[in-house]
Amino acid sequence: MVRLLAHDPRQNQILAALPARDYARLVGELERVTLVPGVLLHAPGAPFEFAYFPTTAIVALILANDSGASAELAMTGKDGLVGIPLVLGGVSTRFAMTVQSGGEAWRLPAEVIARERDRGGTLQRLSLCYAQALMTQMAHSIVCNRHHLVDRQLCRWLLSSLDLLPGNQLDVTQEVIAHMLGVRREAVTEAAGKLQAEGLIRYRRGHITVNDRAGLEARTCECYRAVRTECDRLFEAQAASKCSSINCTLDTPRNSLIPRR
Amino acid sequence: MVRLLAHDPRQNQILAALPARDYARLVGELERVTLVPGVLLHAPGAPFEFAYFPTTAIVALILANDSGASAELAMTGKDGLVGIPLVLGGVSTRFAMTVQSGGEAWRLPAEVIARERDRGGTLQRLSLCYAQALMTQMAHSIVCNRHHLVDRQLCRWLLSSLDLLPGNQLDVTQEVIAHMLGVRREAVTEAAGKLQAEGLIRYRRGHITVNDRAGLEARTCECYRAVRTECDRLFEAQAASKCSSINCTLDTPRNSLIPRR
DNA sequence: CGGCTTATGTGCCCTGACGTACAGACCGCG
DNA sequence: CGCGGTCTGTACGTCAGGGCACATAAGCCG
Repeated sequence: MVRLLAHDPRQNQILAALPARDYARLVGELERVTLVPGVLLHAPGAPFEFAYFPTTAIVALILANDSGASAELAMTGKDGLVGIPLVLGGVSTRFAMTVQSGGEAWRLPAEVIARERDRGGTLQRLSLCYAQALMTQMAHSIVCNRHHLVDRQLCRWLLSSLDLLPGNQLDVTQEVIAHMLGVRREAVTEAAGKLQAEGLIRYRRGHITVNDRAGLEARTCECYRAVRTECDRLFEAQAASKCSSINCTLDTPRNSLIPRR
Repeated sequence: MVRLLAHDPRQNQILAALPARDYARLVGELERVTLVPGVLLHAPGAPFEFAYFPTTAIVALILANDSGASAELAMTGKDGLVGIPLVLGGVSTRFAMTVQSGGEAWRLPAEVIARERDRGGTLQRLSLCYAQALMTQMAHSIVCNRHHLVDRQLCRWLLSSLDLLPGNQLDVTQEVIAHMLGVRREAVTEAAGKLQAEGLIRYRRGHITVNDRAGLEARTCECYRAVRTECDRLFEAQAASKCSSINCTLDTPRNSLIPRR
């Protein structure tokens, strides 16, 4: 019973939100994997063989174009799943998925995702909802990239990461952060230096401790809060309408009206 | 059969790709609307009452945050539909939708979209595919915003718009373009000035004529081509697998292993 | 401890874009 | 045909961030 807690698929929000019935059908097919930091989980253009449901790991979605320019699009942790193209039916994307923060995840074979999609069950519904959450993240990144200063963006990145991790620490070099934000490493050094001088964080060779989360939240650009609020809304709206909307199965009531806000 | 050409819903790619059977079911519920340039088609946060399928109009998806910073996320024309949250089940978004280029569109009530979604038919499948196309557009906007010069981005914007329009003209002021790109109006003036000096376009008070499309394509950043290619791939993959679920094609390009940093 | 690798800190110049201010040009309308 | 609002062009100074070069420091390992 102790070990159940240790590595429970239901530490992932989506798996946790599944009705017992659906979960029971899937649990036997879930496979646990350990994600090592820095590893390329999925190469751009390759078809997905698995969808990953992180519990303690964080996976970064990155787009790099032909001339080497790149940026992080979004990050997925215990709040979602990696492999949205499977859910949307596009099979693959040009996005790369790399492990930003090492940890555990559970995965399902592509065929299972396809099966559940055709079945139109709760997993599909929740996954589509997360697809919209991803779009929200990406949308704010566009605005943020365009208008906000690097140190603000760094705050946002730190907070977003922290939300997906247990403690108040993250293990990541400035080099990596720079790569994610799409800026020079020196720019991160400078920004992190300011935050450190203000006593918000402490930086030690690939190891960040957040001392003052509230302070960070005060210093971040509004994008952080905006994304957070909207994603919470999306997820709660879904959780609320548990047994309506999509159902091709026989066993659920059919009175689906669209919930107005 | 003559009138089909004048205002045919099937000028929209998604409606056109529907099997006769599905289309027949929907055609009676399609309502034609004229979209006036500059109009706010959908306010941020409001629930969608309709999904729009443009034929000659272009709709811009825009995100504006609380402090007024904003940027265009993507544009939708005859290639897609406006109202993806209906398809994903999120009901609403914080994105604003404004008419970037006036023209015609057909719309379906939200209830119909919900019905088709629950039915899990072709409309839903194509719409999800377009959702992924949108994500692709947005992803490239992130990288593009971060790394590319304004005049390149302008080329991309012009080309993308042109792809959704019949001729080689667009009616839009520099002010509007600036708003879309999230830059100063003067920056657009400068960039457009360069393009005009190079003989690629001609600008006349809210009227742009593209004289040398190939020249523009040579001058744009790679994002244009990348988005185009990927979206074509997505749509064709869908059209190909008309009546099956996912089929992971084996001929996916495998040539690129690990992206260089 | 000493030497090596990797991570972080600093400085300098350069450029693209911003903020602001204003001048000119175009077009519709009375 | 001239007026007035709108759209476009130009010209400053300012500054965040890029490119580059290199100095320091922290951990690793023998």
